[in-house]
Amino acid sequence: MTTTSPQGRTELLRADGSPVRVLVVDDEVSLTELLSMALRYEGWQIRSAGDGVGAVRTARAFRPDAVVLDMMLPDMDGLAVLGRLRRELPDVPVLFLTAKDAVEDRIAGLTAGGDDYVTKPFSLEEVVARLRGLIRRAGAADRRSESVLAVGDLTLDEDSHEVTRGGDSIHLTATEFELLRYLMRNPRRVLSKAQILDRVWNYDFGGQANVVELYISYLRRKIDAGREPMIHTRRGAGYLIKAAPATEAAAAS
Amino acid sequence: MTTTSPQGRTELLRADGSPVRVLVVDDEVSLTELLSMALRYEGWQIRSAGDGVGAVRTARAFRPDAVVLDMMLPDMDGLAVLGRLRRELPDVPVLFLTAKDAVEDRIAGLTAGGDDYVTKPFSLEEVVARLRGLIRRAGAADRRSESVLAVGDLTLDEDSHEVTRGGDSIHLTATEFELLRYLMRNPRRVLSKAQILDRVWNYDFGGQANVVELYISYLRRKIDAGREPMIHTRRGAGYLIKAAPATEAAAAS
DNA sequence: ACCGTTTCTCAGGGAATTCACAGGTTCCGG
DNA sequence: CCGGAACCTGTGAATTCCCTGAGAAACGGT
Repeated sequence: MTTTSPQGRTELLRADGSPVRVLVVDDEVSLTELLSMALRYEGWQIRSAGDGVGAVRTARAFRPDAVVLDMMLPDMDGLAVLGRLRRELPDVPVLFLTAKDAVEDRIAGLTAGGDDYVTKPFSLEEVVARLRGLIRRAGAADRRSESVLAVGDLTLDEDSHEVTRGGDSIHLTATEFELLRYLMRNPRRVLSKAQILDRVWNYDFGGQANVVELYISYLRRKIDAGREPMIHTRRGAGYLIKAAPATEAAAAS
Repeated sequence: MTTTSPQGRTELLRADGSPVRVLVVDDEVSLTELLSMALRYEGWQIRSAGDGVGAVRTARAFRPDAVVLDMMLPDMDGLAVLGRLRRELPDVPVLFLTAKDAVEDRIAGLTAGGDDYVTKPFSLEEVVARLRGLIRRAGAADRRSESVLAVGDLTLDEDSHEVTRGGDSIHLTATEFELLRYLMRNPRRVLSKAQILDRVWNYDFGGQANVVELYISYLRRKIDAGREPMIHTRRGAGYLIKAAPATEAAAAS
């Protein structure tokens, strides 16, 4: 089930209308903090654990709808934790966090069961999107919840990563896609460059804030090219996306 | 939840109708004084602390709905304070104060959790607006509280930064926007130039007091242009905004 | 290892914004 | 009716903010 908040944000809820529950398992406190804050902001209920034993204990009591699990824990191997979690919660989807260079094939086998994974360092947009997908597919949330975002004649499919404007398909790179998704999940709201950077770029990105300007520029070229612009600059405040006003011909209203 | 006071000011309240509670943490006494006064004027309950230890102690007892936290504290790093605060108050939104040139410095990830920050030197209008936004979105206040201010046929959307009069969209610069917001949050009330300067301009602004006159002039050009004026001068006292009276045709009353 | 794609830095240019200054206008008391 | 105080606003310059081209570096697939 999804509802739309007064601010226009779309929220994911459980079938009974209560908030989604997510368990975060990672030994780096700053990371669990970062994740907890971001996921809480999605309107979800979060609990966290720093090791495998704690994870299993918390899972038993908390009964989460999804688990974020770092594969590198101090006390036991990620696979062992996974096994015990599965005994507690057979059907819960798990989002694995792995180091970039970790053996991909091992993970690949694990994700066959409807689980998913992201590599560190990740962007919050990516984690949230993957988690939303997992929860949606696991059926904890209402089945009707859609994976397509739409603003005006612009659509973005979170599953297929397809983007269209006025019916025309548009090819975006990974970063462009995440930026657009973030904008489209917050239509008609000004998002500052700092917010965008925090959300769309990896948490360890230490570069110049003007990459945001650059990628906005890229997006405009692909999305607004020769059309009524949808991406707007609020000088000194940030950027926002909104449906283009009807063009003058139809603007009789 | 929002209610409208007898003076016409719109106040933010907690779900149970009690005043919002805010904790201010900064080591510069003059700044905590300034902030406390301004925030109290919003009708909020304020408590302040001058260092990290005090902040955590006060937070435990006071249970604020939001925290204003200087990143530069004498006894510990801002992030360390944040961590301990989070342990006490997992869901409380935090507004960080940071130096202008230290922006790049570890702000990463902070705005993504629904927190926010402003750079020193700030304007009180900015701090109050951000704080209102945080509290609104954190759900301490009723979710239905709106982000749109309206006076007569003039509207100002704090999320999209959109301003309209009689349906026509009006473009304002950042300073014009903040000035208008301040006026509109205090309709039918005379605001002195000193008040406006203190509120809308950064606290270290050292310029001529007649910038206020200048910006009022700008606003009039954009908002009152060719229409029934809404911005009025009270000579020797200040300025005020109010709904335009019905135009002569309908002015039988 | 090679080549196309993607990400990002850097820097120049351009435009919007802020602000000081100063001359003009309005208001008011005497 | 005069003079001063308060206010209004045109002009222009400095600054800040944003956009975007060019190219280096990193990445990914074959």
